[in-house]
Amino acid sequence: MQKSKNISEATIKRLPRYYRYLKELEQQNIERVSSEKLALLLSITASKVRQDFCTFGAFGMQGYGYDVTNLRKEIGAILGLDKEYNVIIIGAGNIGKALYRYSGFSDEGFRIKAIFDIDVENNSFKNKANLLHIDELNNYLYEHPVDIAVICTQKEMVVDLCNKLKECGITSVWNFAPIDVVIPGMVIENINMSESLFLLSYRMNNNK
Amino acid sequence: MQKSKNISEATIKRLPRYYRYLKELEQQNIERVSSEKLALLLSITASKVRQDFCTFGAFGMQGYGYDVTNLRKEIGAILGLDKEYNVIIIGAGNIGKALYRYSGFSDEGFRIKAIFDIDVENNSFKNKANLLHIDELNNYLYEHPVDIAVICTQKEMVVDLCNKLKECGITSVWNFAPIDVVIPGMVIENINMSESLFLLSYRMNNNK
DNA sequence: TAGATTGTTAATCGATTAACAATC
DNA sequence: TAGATTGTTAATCGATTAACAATC
Repeated sequence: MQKSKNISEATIKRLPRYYRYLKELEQQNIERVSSEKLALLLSITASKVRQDFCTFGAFGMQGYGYDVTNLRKEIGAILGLDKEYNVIIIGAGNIGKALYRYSGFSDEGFRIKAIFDIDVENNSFKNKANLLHIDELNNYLYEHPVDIAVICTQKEMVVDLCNKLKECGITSVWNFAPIDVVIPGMVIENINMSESLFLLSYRMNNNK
Repeated sequence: MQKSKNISEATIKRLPRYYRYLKELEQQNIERVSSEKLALLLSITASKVRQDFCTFGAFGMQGYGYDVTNLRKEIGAILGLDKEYNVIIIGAGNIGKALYRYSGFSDEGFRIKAIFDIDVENNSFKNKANLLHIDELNNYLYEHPVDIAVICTQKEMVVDLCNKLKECGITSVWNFAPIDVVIPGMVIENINMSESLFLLSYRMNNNK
């Protein structure tokens, strides 16, 4: 149903939040929602909500609002959440292991298949079958389809790692190391925890 | 040195990145930097860099550029990174423990003092002295100064927890649970990993 | 039908970019 | 001095808000 007006960057960044709230409404068995109610939930304006949905085609009905399930599915499809993805984690340190153990992502189709590290023997990780040495990465990728690599290593090795991944045909990276990497043809999304903490620091010192 | 033209939201969000890059330049013993070089590093325009710095007072010199250390300190001060903060973590699950063990934050003055959970006995956490039962939170806060609480619990308990924290005088929260909480008088900064992953999904499906 | 609420246009606001005089 | 680069204004661009006709 997706029309191809080009969606603005600001709208795109709001899509995951819409998706999350719609999912919650769905779980509460709420069948329809107006732009006004949705806006209230997200602390934005109803006008923005309608404007956003309007850019990728109209899903609502005048006088009624939006069908929650339908809208959630449409937005999910735009985000690519109607598919499954094979995921590997590189770096079996604290964060890598935490992500591996966290089950929330597989609910949305992100299947974590293996976790790699430079040191396998001294790692406390339990599921030894899925903890592989980084030297096995090439072979692994040759034999298994992988869509996304999650990087949880030291920042020093991220650039080389990304280049290597690209050679192996993996172009999507979720990066937890505090470094911005730009490589043509790759899509790299960063989680920078320090920057978020610094923003908290700013806001607590500047009174909201 | 901070002038009080009010800093735009867009500028504020860039400050942590400036800070990070300036720190890196400092570590490489680079003493000065022009708006153009900095812009290149951050993949933004030189005009934006100068405009940003200009809003909180001019730190540069015509014909020379900016003194790296001085600029880093100024931005650090604006972000509140010239102070120290006592931090507690609530929720000793995967993410909570990973954050506790991660040393990177203490470099910037964020001192993690203790970690709380509803179940202390069955937790694999090593440093038993700093792992406390959530029921001890009130007493702990009564006896120890705490500036920031990091929430790593299930989303169901976040609202109550925040209210409780506020009662105890803690108004700054770094929240890792996938829920947006708005409480007047509190500053709550969210890390929403799912939303970042969904954005990656969108971008990989829409070809950058 | 009358009431509710969308889809969409036009007006406003804020952020980015371009340009250049000021000056180190 | 001449060259480099800032600080700042003005122009442009994009995002938000307001308003309302269309319509379920």
